[in-house]
Amino acid sequence: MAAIREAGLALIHAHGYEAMSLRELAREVGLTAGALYNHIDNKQTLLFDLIDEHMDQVLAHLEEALAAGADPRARMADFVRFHLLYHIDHRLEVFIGHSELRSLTPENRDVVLAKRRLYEDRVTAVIEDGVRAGLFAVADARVAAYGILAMLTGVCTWFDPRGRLDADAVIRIYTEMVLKGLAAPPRP
Amino acid sequence: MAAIREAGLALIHAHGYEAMSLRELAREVGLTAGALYNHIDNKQTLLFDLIDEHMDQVLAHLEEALAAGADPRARMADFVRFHLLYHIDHRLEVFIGHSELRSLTPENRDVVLAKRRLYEDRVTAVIEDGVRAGLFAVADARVAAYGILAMLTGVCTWFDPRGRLDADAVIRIYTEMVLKGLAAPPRP
Amino acid sequence: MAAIREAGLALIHAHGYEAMSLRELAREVGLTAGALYNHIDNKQTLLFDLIDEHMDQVLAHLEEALAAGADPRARMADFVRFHLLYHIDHRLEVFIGHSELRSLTPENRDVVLAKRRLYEDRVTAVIEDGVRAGLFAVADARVAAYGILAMLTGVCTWFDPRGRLDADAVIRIYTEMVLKGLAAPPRP
Amino acid sequence: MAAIREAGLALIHAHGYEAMSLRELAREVGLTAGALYNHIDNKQTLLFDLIDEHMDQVLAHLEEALAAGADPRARMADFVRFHLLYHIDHRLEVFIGHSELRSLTPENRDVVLAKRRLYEDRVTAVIEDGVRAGLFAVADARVAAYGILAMLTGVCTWFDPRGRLDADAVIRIYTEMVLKGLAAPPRP
DNA sequence: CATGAATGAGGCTTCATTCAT
DNA sequence: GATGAATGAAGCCTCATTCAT
Repeated sequence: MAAIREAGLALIHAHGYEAMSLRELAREVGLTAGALYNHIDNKQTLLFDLIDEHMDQVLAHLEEALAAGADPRARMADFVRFHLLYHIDHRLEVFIGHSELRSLTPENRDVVLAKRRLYEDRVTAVIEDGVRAGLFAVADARVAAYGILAMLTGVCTWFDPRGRLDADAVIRIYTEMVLKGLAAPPRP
Repeated sequence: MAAIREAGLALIHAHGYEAMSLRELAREVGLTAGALYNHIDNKQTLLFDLIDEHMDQVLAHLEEALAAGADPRARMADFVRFHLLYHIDHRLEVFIGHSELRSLTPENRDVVLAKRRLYEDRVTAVIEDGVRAGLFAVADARVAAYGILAMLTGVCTWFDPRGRLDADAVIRIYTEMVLKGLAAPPRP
Repeated sequence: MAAIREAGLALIHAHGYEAMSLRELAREVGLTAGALYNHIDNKQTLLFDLIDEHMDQVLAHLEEALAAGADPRARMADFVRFHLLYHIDHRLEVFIGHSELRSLTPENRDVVLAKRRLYEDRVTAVIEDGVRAGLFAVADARVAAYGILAMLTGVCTWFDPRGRLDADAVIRIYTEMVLKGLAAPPRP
Repeated sequence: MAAIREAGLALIHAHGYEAMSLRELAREVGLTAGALYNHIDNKQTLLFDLIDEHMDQVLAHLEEALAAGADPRARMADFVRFHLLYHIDHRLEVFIGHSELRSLTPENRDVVLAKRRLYEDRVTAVIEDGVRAGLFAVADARVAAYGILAMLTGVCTWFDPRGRLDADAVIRIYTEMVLKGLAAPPRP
């Protein structure tokens, strides 16, 4: 049931996976604790599904976002826009996908980490393209990708759609900072 | 007892605050669960002390690190170096300080968040100094600070002292990326 | 449905009545737990029917087996053969009929115990016939019957049709032991 | 705690292991369900300990009972007396040791079955001694042992110390039946 | 200071059974 | 007849915390 997913996301985000009780979750969706089990396998699988399906979605959308355009700078700008918009829209999933990794069984964690690595690979590849084209200058494309991803994802922590800055403003600020940070020094 | 702090940090990092049992913690330090209460008030206070004392320490060391020098670029470089080294050395505290904020009571959380805001203020101030001096160009100093902090702190997630890059290499990469990202365009 | 009987016998034998879940039973016969209730009244009645119908069958077959012959020794030999063959063929029912008596409601248990007593009575009567005829010598026919029944029924515990001894061999061994055990000392 | 053992034996005998709830057991000994866990590891281990310690005891006492005497007939009579007395005194343990074998984990069951096999071995050896001495005549010593053990152990099912027959009477009846059942035909 | 037993609440999960569809 | 969702009770077990010794 979708309502269980929704409520699960909200509760895990609010209290953490361990601190969320299935009774609480059930109450939230108007069920008995036992009746939950007509819809989920168990608590661990609920968490895994929440995270894993999010990973699948974000990977699929990433492909769309990077599909067009060949200029590395444009593609990086596209990526920053996509990542920020998507992550702002899916703050709960993103937060949980990071903070509750340790609550996954080792096998489930491995599945998720493999998908996250795919995501990082795509960003790293864009940076490497830019370096090959002489547009970017970074000592280590992967470490740069880690830094950029952390910076962008961190927005989920504080962004408030009703705050001082709207999403477009934030995108502008971070796009500029990222592109400047990666840029090769101007050829004399 | 310091041993309790140590073991508490390790266990909370490994399993999370909710998932750590005081019996487990007691066993780790060679005590009975009951005997723990001769050394701690309760589980919540243990968590709060762990985080709060870490905040105090990091703030104190930040002051030292930013004390010298007046050039905003140099001070920002000093900050990047300090933040990375300190956070790499205190990975457990840092992780817990972020991921277990939600396990704190509201009052305790407020105390910690106020101290974190002090930390952010100091970084924001350095950026603003650089902007005023015409050396940095950012649309919003606070948002830039958030981005930089997220990027730097994210290093705790993947840095491995026995990995491909040592701390100095990482510091060099991130310092360059940060300074380039903040830099004002060259005056024509 | 006969399939439910079959599966019920197997599952109760394997896990015990309490440990068998109706969901498990339903799955075994390709039904939903709810659909089971179109075929059974409830779990207790299923158990009772299983045991009670077995008692009726074994009593009916006992009559056949003891119908012919008048010599107490021959009748006892017939009984040993019948009891062993029948119980080897119905190991599940026999095991359940003993071990799950305590899972029956008192009323149901009484019904089963009454039928079991009928069975014991028939065996006791054969022994008494033999004693009257001077062929058997036992201090207490009923206690002897109990002993013989326990001995024979115990075969269900270990008998393996693919084992070292086939059914005929076992029958021969037990028949001899029983007849010798009952026999009156030779008249001088 | 010994009280937990006692109550556990009684409850498992009355309702079966699966049907006994730890709440019930706790109430019986005046504890909360949770407090039980200061004294037992878990439900399965409680069952295993109950059965395993009984096996150890009965094996130890068997050695004593068979220690003296060399005449196989006398030793078999000693064995019958010992087995009946001990099993009448420990009806609960005996019943549980048979009926709840299937509730043990495979590893635990193996431990118990190995000890039971030791017991059977001792009885089988006495029979073989008698056969070698020309006093007993049985086609298969082990199968005879199984039969005798089942017959004797079955007494636990119906023996009532306040019944028509006292223990000595029962011992006399069964001893005679066993010895006659094993006896070699008189030499002409 | 430490122990070990106790409490009372609550954790996840399974169950027999019912019932609208 | 069958399904799938629901109930309400109960299962085993763990927990933070207390306290007499």
